[in-house]
Amino acid sequence: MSRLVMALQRAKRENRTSERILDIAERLVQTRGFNNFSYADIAKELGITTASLHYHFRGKAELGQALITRYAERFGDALDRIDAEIPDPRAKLEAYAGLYGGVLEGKRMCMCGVLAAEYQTLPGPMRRAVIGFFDENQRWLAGVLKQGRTDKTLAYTGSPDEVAQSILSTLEGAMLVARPYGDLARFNSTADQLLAGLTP
Amino acid sequence: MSRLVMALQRAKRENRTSERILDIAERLVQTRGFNNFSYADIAKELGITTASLHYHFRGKAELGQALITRYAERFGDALDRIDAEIPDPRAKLEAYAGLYGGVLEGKRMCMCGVLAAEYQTLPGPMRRAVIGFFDENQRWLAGVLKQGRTDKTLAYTGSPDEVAQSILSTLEGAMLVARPYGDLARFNSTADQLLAGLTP
DNA sequence: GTCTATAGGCAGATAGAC
DNA sequence: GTCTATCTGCCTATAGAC
Repeated sequence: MSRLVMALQRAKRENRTSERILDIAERLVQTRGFNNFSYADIAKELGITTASLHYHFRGKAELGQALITRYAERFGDALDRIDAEIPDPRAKLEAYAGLYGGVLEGKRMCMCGVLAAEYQTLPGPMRRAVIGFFDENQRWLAGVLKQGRTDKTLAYTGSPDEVAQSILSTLEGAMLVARPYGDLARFNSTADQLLAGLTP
Repeated sequence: MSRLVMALQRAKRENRTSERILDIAERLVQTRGFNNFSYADIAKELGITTASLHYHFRGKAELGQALITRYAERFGDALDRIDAEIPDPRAKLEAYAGLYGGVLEGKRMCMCGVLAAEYQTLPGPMRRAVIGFFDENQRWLAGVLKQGRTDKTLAYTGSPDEVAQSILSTLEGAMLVARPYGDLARFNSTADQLLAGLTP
């Protein structure tokens, strides 16, 4: 076996472990918050030691950054798929709300929503990544809203940016409040009312 | 000085310290989250030791309960004042949103909104208190919405309870998202749109 | 990549003196 | 009511062997 193949396999193996770490940490952040889980929690679930975790991520701050980066990438991919598959602006917004509803199952909520609640305790790079996630969401929503106003499939007063901020805030809040009740219907009700308010 | 007077003074002095502890802890919860501050933080700011804090509150869980109880009482008092001073349903909702906006200054957000984000890490009594706060808010909002529908000053589709849930969720989310941006205008914009959607 | 061993710090909490 | 002293446990992180 060539040196190259072995190097690739090693990279793949390492990558798989890194991804598993991120998977576990992601769930822990979304259910408990960034400051309310430890390397020990991840290590135990993964069956390795905390020392090994430091090989993959120098420290918890770096892990946190990687978490948001991957989360934002995946979310961006999901938005790209919506753009590719759904032409109608209203249906796009329904699909967008559906993304959030899906997260709420498993007692999770939006990772960046959780991080926003403990924003003041986060290291600088994580703060900027959270803001970046919100900005990207609002940019996408504003685009959909502009399209809807142009083709008259959506109606709203005020600027697309303001309404985009409002949609994001409402869905984040709906997740935040619905989760303690363990009630997905509560989230869906608020999402439905939000979309109904955009009917021409 | 009589024994009774001395006892009252002692109670008052203790009460004052307890209240100061609650004041500091309240600010810390609202800015950092319940799990992201310590007895040492409070003790340092108050100029006493952590051991003394345990005299006033047996443990952090009891402190947390007391925090929510006092917060909910004060919020209930504010709602009573709105009821007493403002007859118009729409103006009541504006005042209600104003309560939230006021909290956002000082980089705080609604205490129970923060606690909802770390809900799964809270002891049982605190969880129930958070739910109780939300329920009380929704009950009050539903009452205002019913009144508004009756006297035709507010218009909405769906049940008052559903719309009440939606209003609460939207305002909580607006605080959550606006705070990282340090932008009160962002909150006000969403609140304004929310109320505009209830115009007959 | 993963381990053992360990450092150094901070957490919540308690006993007992004053 | 507040203190000193102390405990136990958990946390992040590192050094160095395999």
